[in-house]
Amino acid sequence: MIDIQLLRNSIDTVAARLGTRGYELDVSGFEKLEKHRKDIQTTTEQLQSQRNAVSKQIGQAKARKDEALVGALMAQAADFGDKLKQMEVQNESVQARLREFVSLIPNLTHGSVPVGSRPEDCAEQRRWGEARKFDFAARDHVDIGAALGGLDFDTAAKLAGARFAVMKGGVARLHRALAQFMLDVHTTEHGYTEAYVPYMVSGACADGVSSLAKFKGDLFKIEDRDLYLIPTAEYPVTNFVRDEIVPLEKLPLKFVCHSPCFRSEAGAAGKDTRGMIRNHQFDKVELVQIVHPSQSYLAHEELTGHAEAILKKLELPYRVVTLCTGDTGFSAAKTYDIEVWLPGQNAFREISSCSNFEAFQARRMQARFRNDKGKTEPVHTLNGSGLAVGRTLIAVLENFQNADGSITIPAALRDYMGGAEKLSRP
RNA sequence: GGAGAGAUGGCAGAGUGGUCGAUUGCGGCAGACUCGAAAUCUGUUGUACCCGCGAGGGUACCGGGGGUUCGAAUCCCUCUCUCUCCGCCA
Repeated sequence: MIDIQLLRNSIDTVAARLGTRGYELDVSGFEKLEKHRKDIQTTTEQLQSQRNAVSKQIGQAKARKDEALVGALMAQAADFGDKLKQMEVQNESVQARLREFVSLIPNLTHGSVPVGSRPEDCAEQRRWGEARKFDFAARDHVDIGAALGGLDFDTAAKLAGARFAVMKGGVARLHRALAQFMLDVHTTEHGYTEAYVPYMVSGACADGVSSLAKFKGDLFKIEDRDLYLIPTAEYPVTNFVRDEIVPLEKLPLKFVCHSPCFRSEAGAAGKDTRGMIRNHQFDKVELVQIVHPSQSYLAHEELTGHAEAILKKLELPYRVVTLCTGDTGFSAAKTYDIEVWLPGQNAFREISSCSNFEAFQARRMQARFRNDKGKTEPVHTLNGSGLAVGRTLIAVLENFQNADGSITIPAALRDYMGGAEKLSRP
């Protein structure tokens, strides 16, 4: 949620900044709603105040056994009961409308975010590694996986339909090895605390990190329950601090969490249908940081570096891109996408997305800390994939493929693969 | 799945219709005493929102939601969660 005070005090600036990400703020709509709210809220609270005063007097009169006064006061009180009820209902309704209005507004992007909405408006920050030159025709992960007998989309389709994968044998183990490896690096080298979490969260939690109203179509919902399958561990982990006042000395909080992620991929029909680039279910190792506002942009660079460290250790070429204003997600103030080189697609593909949400999620979640003046203030939240396990598996298969159909196991993973240097068809 | 008990401020724990945002203790903060500290004493100490340039004023919140009432932490309905016992079970 953006700061409603900002909306009240400098709505034109806010509207202009939102405009850069392609969101048209209904300025006059807000101003009308806000005026309405102000009128109704103040009169409602005045009435409540009067009601409370009279009730108090009745109590006092009763204590003195002054029945005549009690009677007179009761008559007086009965008078505005209906009116008050009516005002309270109106107040509730206008407050709800205002809340909804504000909760549908995306975050303001940071000043360093390039303005634009086309892919070429995004700013490449850096590249690492050299795309390998193949002396044979590089295959994509679907063909490699099939040749290894370890990736089976037909069986997955039989079980659950399109956009699922079944992994077997060495490929399944490699997938597990990747997740273990990532967790170990982040906990032992980057200072994250490992977390295990529910794979379903309440609607309130979902709305704490994003807008449930806007994005519920992207989620799988449990029938007849206020529960959603998590599309990323960000949902449960960031909500660790919902409704909390975190002591200053506990900041920053750094969690790493390996979880499956479930996405309906509504609106992605026909996109990335081959293989496991875009599935309904995939594993991800997620990094989450809860930090002091003054530290969040430092933390953003750091966290992105933590995700990059995994790619470096795996010797996978990648580039880092700052998303432009139009591509930055609803809740984010700034996002770096890390794109890994996929020889099978001859392209860079997103393998991690690292965002600073500033206080946007914290306001929605009521996650605060106490500042040095003793006042509560929203924390800043960040997260990033470190990394998407399924896509990392794809990257390893494609970048480390050999002419004979086998895979060379990256040195960093060999301990997790029983010391094996190669993966070949059994 | 069956039976029962409970949910109050950072924590413990009172309060069962009226001056209760809430007794008290612990903890926290400030001060006194002290060379300093401990002990002791005094004061203070919830969150969110609104109005106001400010001083200040107001509203809501006792697990969530609804109801009764002039007035609800207290009564009624409902949901959720926690605990205990029995059964079953990865």
